[in-house]
Amino acid sequence: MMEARPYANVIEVIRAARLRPTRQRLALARLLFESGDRHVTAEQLHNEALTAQVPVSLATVYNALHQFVAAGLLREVVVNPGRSYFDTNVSDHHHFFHEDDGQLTDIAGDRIEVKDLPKPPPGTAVRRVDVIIRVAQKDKQ
Amino acid sequence: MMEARPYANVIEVIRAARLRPTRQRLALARLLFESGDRHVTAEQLHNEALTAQVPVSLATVYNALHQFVAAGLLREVVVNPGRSYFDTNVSDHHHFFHEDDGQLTDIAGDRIEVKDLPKPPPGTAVRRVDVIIRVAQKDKQ
DNA sequence: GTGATTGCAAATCTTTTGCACTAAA
DNA sequence: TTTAGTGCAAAAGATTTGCAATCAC
Repeated sequence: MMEARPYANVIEVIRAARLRPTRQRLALARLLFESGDRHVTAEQLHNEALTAQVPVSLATVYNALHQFVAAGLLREVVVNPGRSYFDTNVSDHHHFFHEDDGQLTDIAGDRIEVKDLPKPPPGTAVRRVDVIIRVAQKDKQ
Repeated sequence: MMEARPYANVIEVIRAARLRPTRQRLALARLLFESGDRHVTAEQLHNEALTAQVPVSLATVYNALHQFVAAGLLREVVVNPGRSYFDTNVSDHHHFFHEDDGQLTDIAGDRIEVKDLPKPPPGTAVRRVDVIIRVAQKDKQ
Protein backbone atom coordinates (compact mmCIF):
# COMPACT_ATOMS: atom_id res chain seq x y z
CA MET A 1 0.00 0.00 0.00
CA MET A 2 0.95 3.59 -0.43
CA GLU A 3 0.94 4.13 3.34
CA ALA A 4 3.88 1.75 3.72
CA ARG A 5 6.55 3.78 1.91
CA PRO A 6 4.83 7.06 1.23
CA TYR A 7 7.90 9.16 0.57
CA ALA A 8 9.47 6.70 -1.85
CA ASN A 9 6.20 6.24 -3.64
CA VAL A 10 5.69 9.91 -4.25
CA ILE A 11 9.19 10.19 -5.67
CA GLU A 12 8.48 7.36 -8.07
CA VAL A 13 5.22 8.91 -9.13
CA ILE A 14 6.91 12.20 -9.92
CA ARG A 15 9.79 10.53 -11.70
CA ALA A 16 7.34 8.50 -13.77
CA ALA A 17 5.81 11.80 -14.85
CA ARG A 18 9.29 12.86 -16.08
CA LEU A 19 9.47 15.65 -13.53
CA ARG A 20 12.27 16.38 -11.10
CA PRO A 21 11.35 15.49 -7.53
CA THR A 22 11.83 18.90 -6.02
CA ARG A 23 10.98 19.72 -2.42
CA GLN A 24 7.88 21.60 -3.60
CA ARG A 25 6.52 18.93 -5.91
CA LEU A 26 7.14 16.22 -3.35
CA ALA A 27 5.28 18.11 -0.66
CA LEU A 28 2.35 18.89 -2.94
CA ALA A 29 2.19 15.30 -4.16
CA ARG A 30 2.13 14.04 -0.59
CA LEU A 31 -0.70 16.40 0.31
CA LEU A 32 -2.62 15.35 -2.76
CA PHE A 33 -2.07 11.63 -2.98
CA GLU A 34 -1.52 10.36 0.54
CA SER A 35 -4.99 10.82 1.95
CA GLY A 36 -7.47 9.17 -0.36
CA ASP A 37 -9.57 10.89 -3.02
CA ARG A 38 -9.49 14.65 -2.86
CA HIS A 39 -10.93 17.65 -4.67
CA VAL A 40 -8.88 20.78 -4.17
CA THR A 41 -8.47 24.21 -5.64
CA ALA A 42 -5.05 25.72 -6.21
CA GLU A 43 -5.55 28.12 -3.35
CA GLN A 44 -6.64 25.39 -0.94
CA LEU A 45 -3.58 23.33 -1.74
CA HIS A 46 -1.38 26.38 -1.36
CA ASN A 47 -2.80 27.04 2.09
CA GLU A 48 -2.33 23.42 3.10
CA ALA A 49 1.29 23.53 2.05
CA LEU A 50 1.95 26.69 4.03
CA THR A 51 0.18 25.22 7.05
CA ALA A 52 2.35 22.12 6.72
CA GLN A 53 5.43 24.37 6.95
CA VAL A 54 6.26 23.93 3.29
CA PRO A 55 6.93 27.32 1.73
CA VAL A 56 5.67 27.21 -1.85
CA SER A 57 4.54 30.01 -4.08
CA LEU A 58 1.08 29.99 -5.58
CA ALA A 59 2.61 30.09 -9.06
CA THR A 60 4.47 26.87 -8.31
CA VAL A 61 1.27 25.26 -7.08
CA TYR A 62 -0.40 26.11 -10.39
CA ASN A 63 2.59 24.77 -12.30
CA ALA A 64 2.59 21.51 -10.37
CA LEU A 65 -1.17 21.04 -10.69
CA HIS A 66 -1.06 21.46 -14.45
CA GLN A 67 1.95 19.19 -14.79
CA PHE A 68 0.18 16.54 -12.72
CA VAL A 69 -2.90 16.86 -14.91
CA ALA A 70 -0.78 16.53 -18.05
CA ALA A 71 0.82 13.41 -16.56
CA GLY A 72 -2.57 11.87 -15.82
CA LEU A 73 -2.08 12.03 -12.05
CA LEU A 74 -4.90 14.53 -11.59
CA ARG A 75 -8.08 15.44 -13.36
CA GLU A 76 -9.42 18.95 -13.68
CA VAL A 77 -13.12 19.26 -12.96
CA VAL A 78 -15.00 22.24 -14.30
CA VAL A 79 -18.15 23.04 -12.37
CA ASN A 80 -17.77 26.67 -11.52
CA PRO A 81 -16.93 29.51 -13.82
CA GLY A 82 -13.85 31.20 -12.47
CA ARG A 83 -12.44 28.42 -10.34
CA SER A 84 -10.86 25.06 -11.11
CA TYR A 85 -11.03 21.94 -8.99
CA PHE A 86 -8.43 19.20 -9.18
CA ASP A 87 -9.49 15.64 -8.48
CA THR A 88 -7.02 12.99 -7.35
CA ASN A 89 -9.39 10.29 -8.56
CA VAL A 90 -8.50 9.79 -12.22
CA SER A 91 -10.59 6.69 -12.74
CA ASP A 92 -13.82 6.83 -14.70
CA HIS A 93 -16.38 8.47 -12.44
CA HIS A 94 -18.73 11.41 -12.05
CA HIS A 95 -19.64 14.10 -9.53
CA PHE A 96 -22.20 15.59 -7.26
CA PHE A 97 -21.68 19.33 -7.06
CA HIS A 98 -23.11 20.94 -3.94
CA GLU A 99 -24.10 24.40 -5.08
CA ASP A 100 -24.49 25.69 -1.53
CA ASP A 101 -20.91 25.22 -0.42
CA GLY A 102 -19.01 24.42 -3.60
CA GLN A 103 -18.16 20.87 -2.50
CA LEU A 104 -17.59 18.04 -4.95
CA THR A 105 -18.39 14.40 -4.20
CA ASP A 106 -17.45 11.43 -6.32
CA ILE A 107 -19.97 9.11 -7.88
CA ALA A 108 -18.45 5.77 -8.84
CA GLY A 109 -18.29 5.28 -12.59
CA ASP A 110 -20.51 2.22 -12.56
CA ARG A 111 -23.29 3.99 -10.68
CA ILE A 112 -24.26 5.92 -13.78
CA GLU A 113 -24.83 4.47 -17.17
CA VAL A 114 -25.14 6.82 -20.09
CA LYS A 115 -27.27 5.11 -22.70
CA ASP A 116 -27.36 5.91 -26.39
CA LEU A 117 -24.29 8.11 -26.33
CA PRO A 118 -24.58 10.07 -29.58
CA LYS A 119 -21.84 9.65 -32.18
CA PRO A 120 -19.32 12.46 -31.95
CA PRO A 121 -19.32 14.89 -34.86
CA PRO A 122 -17.36 13.69 -37.93
CA GLY A 123 -13.60 13.90 -37.51
CA THR A 124 -13.77 14.14 -33.75
CA ALA A 125 -13.24 11.63 -30.99
CA VAL A 126 -14.69 11.60 -27.48
CA ARG A 127 -12.11 12.66 -24.94
CA ARG A 128 -14.26 12.35 -21.85
CA VAL A 129 -17.84 12.30 -20.67
CA ASP A 130 -18.56 14.44 -17.64
CA VAL A 131 -21.74 13.97 -15.68
CA ILE A 132 -22.34 16.59 -13.02
CA ILE A 133 -25.35 16.28 -10.75
CA ARG A 134 -25.95 19.69 -9.24
CA VAL A 135 -27.62 19.47 -5.86
CA ALA A 136 -28.68 22.05 -3.29
CA GLN A 137 -30.46 22.07 0.04
CA LYS A 138 -34.03 20.90 -0.32
CA ASP A 139 -35.62 23.90 1.39
CA LYS A 140 -33.60 26.43 -0.59
CA GLN A 141 -35.62 28.73 -2.85
CA MET B 1 -44.21 32.09 -34.92
CA MET B 2 -41.57 34.34 -33.44
CA GLU B 3 -40.51 35.47 -36.92
CA ALA B 4 -43.93 37.03 -37.54
CA ARG B 5 -43.84 39.76 -34.89
CA PRO B 6 -40.29 39.64 -33.63
CA TYR B 7 -40.19 43.03 -32.00
CA ALA B 8 -43.46 42.63 -30.13
CA ASN B 9 -42.51 39.17 -28.99
CA VAL B 10 -39.24 40.26 -27.49
CA ILE B 11 -41.00 43.01 -25.58
CA GLU B 12 -43.45 40.50 -24.17
CA VAL B 13 -40.67 38.14 -23.19
CA ILE B 14 -38.85 40.88 -21.31
CA ARG B 15 -42.04 42.13 -19.66
CA ALA B 16 -42.86 38.59 -18.59
CA ALA B 17 -39.49 38.51 -16.87
CA ARG B 18 -40.55 41.63 -14.94
CA LEU B 19 -37.85 43.70 -16.57
CA ARG B 20 -38.22 47.04 -18.27
CA PRO B 21 -37.92 46.77 -22.05
CA THR B 22 -35.01 49.13 -22.51
CA ARG B 23 -33.27 49.69 -25.82
CA GLN B 24 -30.31 47.60 -24.62
CA ARG B 25 -32.28 44.64 -23.34
CA LEU B 26 -34.46 44.59 -26.43
CA ALA B 27 -31.46 44.55 -28.73
CA LEU B 28 -29.70 41.83 -26.74
CA ALA B 29 -32.86 39.74 -26.59
CA ARG B 30 -33.28 40.03 -30.35
CA LEU B 31 -29.71 38.93 -30.95
CA LEU B 32 -30.15 36.03 -28.56
CA PHE B 33 -33.62 34.74 -29.31
CA GLU B 34 -34.36 35.53 -32.93
CA SER B 35 -31.99 33.14 -34.63
CA GLY B 36 -32.52 29.67 -33.22
CA ASP B 37 -30.46 28.01 -30.51
CA ARG B 38 -27.29 29.85 -29.63
CA HIS B 39 -24.33 29.53 -27.29
CA VAL B 40 -22.63 32.83 -26.62
CA THR B 41 -20.18 34.37 -24.22
CA ALA B 42 -20.72 37.83 -22.79
CA GLU B 43 -17.95 39.24 -24.92
CA GLN B 44 -19.32 37.68 -28.12
CA LEU B 45 -22.74 39.14 -27.49
CA HIS B 46 -21.21 42.50 -26.70
CA ASN B 47 -19.34 42.49 -30.02
CA GLU B 48 -22.47 41.49 -31.89
CA ALA B 49 -24.38 44.36 -30.35
CA LEU B 50 -21.71 46.87 -31.28
CA THR B 51 -21.55 45.48 -34.81
CA ALA B 52 -25.33 45.83 -35.03
CA GLN B 53 -24.95 49.52 -34.21
CA VAL B 54 -26.35 49.09 -30.73
CA PRO B 55 -24.12 50.82 -28.22
CA VAL B 56 -24.16 48.76 -25.01
CA SER B 57 -21.61 48.52 -22.27
CA LEU B 58 -20.13 45.17 -21.33
CA ALA B 59 -21.41 45.63 -17.79
CA THR B 60 -24.93 45.93 -19.13
CA VAL B 61 -24.46 42.78 -21.20
CA TYR B 62 -23.47 40.91 -18.06
CA ASN B 63 -26.43 42.35 -16.18
CA ALA B 64 -28.85 41.34 -18.92
CA LEU B 65 -27.41 37.84 -19.26
CA HIS B 66 -27.75 37.17 -15.56
CA GLN B 67 -31.24 38.60 -15.44
CA PHE B 68 -32.25 36.41 -18.37
CA VAL B 69 -30.78 33.38 -16.61
CA ALA B 70 -32.69 34.24 -13.43
CA ALA B 71 -35.87 34.54 -15.48
CA GLY B 72 -35.34 31.14 -17.07
CA LEU B 73 -34.80 32.58 -20.55
CA LEU B 74 -31.19 31.46 -20.69
CA ARG B 75 -29.09 28.72 -19.19
CA GLU B 76 -25.50 29.10 -18.12
CA VAL B 77 -23.23 26.28 -19.25
CA VAL B 78 -19.96 25.70 -17.45
CA VAL B 79 -17.39 23.89 -19.55
CA ASN B 80 -14.36 26.10 -19.34
CA PRO B 81 -12.72 27.50 -16.27
CA GLY B 82 -12.67 31.26 -16.55
CA ARG B 83 -15.40 31.74 -19.14
CA SER B 84 -19.17 31.33 -19.12
CA TYR B 85 -21.37 30.31 -22.00
CA PHE B 86 -25.02 31.19 -22.21
CA ASP B 87 -27.39 28.85 -23.98
CA THR B 88 -30.70 30.03 -25.43
CA ASN B 89 -32.00 26.47 -25.34
CA VAL B 90 -33.48 26.05 -21.87
CA SER B 91 -35.13 22.72 -22.49
CA ASP B 92 -33.70 19.53 -21.03
CA HIS B 93 -30.64 18.68 -23.09
CA HIS B 94 -26.90 18.14 -23.00
CA HIS B 95 -23.76 19.25 -24.84
CA PHE B 96 -20.83 18.35 -26.99
CA PHE B 97 -17.90 20.57 -26.12
CA HIS B 98 -15.32 20.91 -28.88
CA GLU B 99 -12.07 21.36 -27.04
CA ASP B 100 -10.22 22.55 -30.12
CA ASP B 101 -12.25 25.66 -30.77
CA GLY B 102 -14.39 26.07 -27.65
CA GLN B 103 -17.65 25.46 -29.51
CA LEU B 104 -20.72 24.00 -27.86
CA THR B 105 -23.29 21.84 -29.65
CA ASP B 106 -26.62 20.71 -28.29
CA ILE B 107 -27.58 17.10 -27.79
CA ALA B 108 -31.31 16.62 -27.54
CA GLY B 109 -32.41 15.55 -24.08
CA ASP B 110 -33.89 12.27 -25.26
CA ARG B 111 -30.67 11.20 -26.98
CA ILE B 112 -29.04 10.50 -23.62
CA GLU B 113 -30.52 8.47 -20.86
CA VAL B 114 -28.81 8.52 -17.52
CA LYS B 115 -29.60 5.25 -15.81
CA ASP B 116 -29.39 4.53 -12.09
CA LEU B 117 -29.06 8.15 -11.11
CA PRO B 118 -27.74 7.94 -7.53
CA LYS B 119 -29.88 9.38 -4.76
CA PRO B 120 -28.75 12.87 -3.85
CA PRO B 121 -27.13 13.21 -0.42
CA PRO B 122 -29.61 13.53 2.47
CA GLY B 123 -31.27 16.92 2.72
CA THR B 124 -30.40 17.88 -0.83
CA ALA B 125 -32.38 17.90 -4.05
CA VAL B 126 -31.15 17.59 -7.61
CA ARG B 127 -31.15 20.94 -9.37
CA ARG B 128 -29.87 19.77 -12.72
CA VAL B 129 -27.91 17.03 -14.41
CA ASP B 130 -25.28 18.21 -16.84
CA VAL B 131 -23.76 15.80 -19.32
CA ILE B 132 -20.82 17.20 -21.25
CA ILE B 133 -19.20 15.10 -23.95
CA ARG B 134 -15.78 16.54 -24.59
CA VAL B 135 -14.60 15.91 -28.12
CA ALA B 136 -11.48 16.87 -30.04
CA GLN B 137 -10.05 16.24 -33.49
CA LYS B 138 -9.27 12.60 -34.02
CA ASP B 139 -5.67 13.11 -35.11
CA LYS B 140 -4.85 15.47 -32.28
CA GLN B 141 -2.19 14.31 -29.80
C1' DG C 1 28.18 23.18 -15.28
C1' DT C 2 23.66 23.26 -17.56
C1' DG C 3 19.08 22.90 -17.95
C1' DA C 4 14.89 22.56 -15.20
C1' DT C 5 12.40 24.73 -11.48
C1' DT C 6 11.14 28.27 -8.38
C1' DG C 7 9.47 32.73 -6.52
C1' DC C 8 8.15 37.14 -7.03
C1' DA C 9 5.82 40.82 -8.94
C1' DA C 10 3.52 42.37 -12.73
C1' DA C 11 0.35 41.36 -16.26
C1' DT C 12 -3.79 39.29 -18.10
C1' DC C 13 -8.45 37.95 -18.43
C1' DT C 14 -13.18 37.61 -17.05
C1' DT C 15 -16.53 39.26 -14.15
C1' DT C 16 -18.34 42.44 -10.53
C1' DT C 17 -19.10 46.78 -8.18
C1' DG C 18 -19.97 51.74 -6.94
C1' DC C 19 -21.99 55.58 -8.31
C1' DA C 20 -23.53 59.55 -11.02
C1' DC C 21 -26.50 59.98 -14.99
C1' DT C 22 -30.48 58.66 -17.88
C1' DA C 23 -34.69 56.60 -19.08
C1' DA C 24 -39.10 53.99 -18.17
C1' DA C 25 -43.40 53.93 -15.76
C1' DT D 1 -41.47 62.06 -9.92
C1' DT D 2 -40.06 57.78 -8.54
C1' DT D 3 -37.53 53.74 -9.37
C1' DA D 4 -35.07 50.85 -12.45
C1' DG D 5 -31.41 50.63 -15.66
C1' DT D 6 -27.09 52.14 -17.83
C1' DG D 7 -22.19 53.30 -18.50
C1' DC D 8 -17.89 54.12 -16.96
C1' DA D 9 -13.91 53.33 -14.59
C1' DA D 10 -12.10 51.00 -10.85
C1' DA D 11 -11.88 46.74 -8.23
C1' DA D 12 -11.87 42.00 -7.59
C1' DG D 13 -10.58 37.17 -8.19
C1' DA D 14 -8.22 33.47 -10.61
C1' DT D 15 -4.63 32.35 -13.40
C1' DT D 16 -0.43 33.21 -16.29
C1' DT D 17 3.94 35.19 -17.49
C1' DG D 18 8.80 37.09 -17.50
C1' DC D 19 12.88 36.75 -15.57
C1' DA D 20 16.64 36.44 -12.21
C1' DA D 21 17.99 33.34 -8.59
C1' DT D 22 18.22 28.50 -7.16
C1' DC D 23 18.27 23.57 -7.40
C1' DA D 24 18.59 18.72 -9.42
C1' DC D 25 21.27 15.93 -12.13
